[in-house]
Amino acid sequence: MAKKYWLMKSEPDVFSIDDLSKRENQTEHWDGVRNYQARNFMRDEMQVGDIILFYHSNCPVPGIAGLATVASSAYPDHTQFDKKSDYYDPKSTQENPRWMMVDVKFKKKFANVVSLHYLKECDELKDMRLLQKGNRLSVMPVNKEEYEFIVGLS
DNA sequence: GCCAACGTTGGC
DNA sequence: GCCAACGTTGGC
Repeated sequence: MAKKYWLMKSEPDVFSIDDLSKRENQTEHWDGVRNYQARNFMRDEMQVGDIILFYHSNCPVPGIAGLATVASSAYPDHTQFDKKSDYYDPKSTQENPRWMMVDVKFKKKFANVVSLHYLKECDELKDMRLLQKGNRLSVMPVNKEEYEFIVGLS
């Protein structure tokens, strides 16, 4: 199957591109997704080797901070079973887990964050899902042209 | 901290 | 199945 491109959001105060680069094998599981559409992208469409735009949200300069790759297929997110976790979901069961995650591996950090502000200025990206009004998805597809354009900006 | 936009929940 | 109430996201 052809390689796909994705954008995944993370709050850098919680987990940044630098944090990912420092993890063992520069790989970490992407826990905490609690939105069905985002889960479905991870569960149904992500393939090992797909490329991820790593987006920093909820911070002074929101934007794309670097690249990662999908390092596993989807498997149950263990935090849904952990009563002490913020991500605990009492309605999920081991037999029928509701939430899934993938592993992601660091690829590169951009020299400068490609800011949301800048992305909005680009005609080439006017149809990008990230930039659509009211978009709140934390995992979303990016098309090849958008991906290549953004990498060209970094 | 504000608030628009959106998703989820649950009563009916 | 409808929809009001509520919770969350995330830019600003």
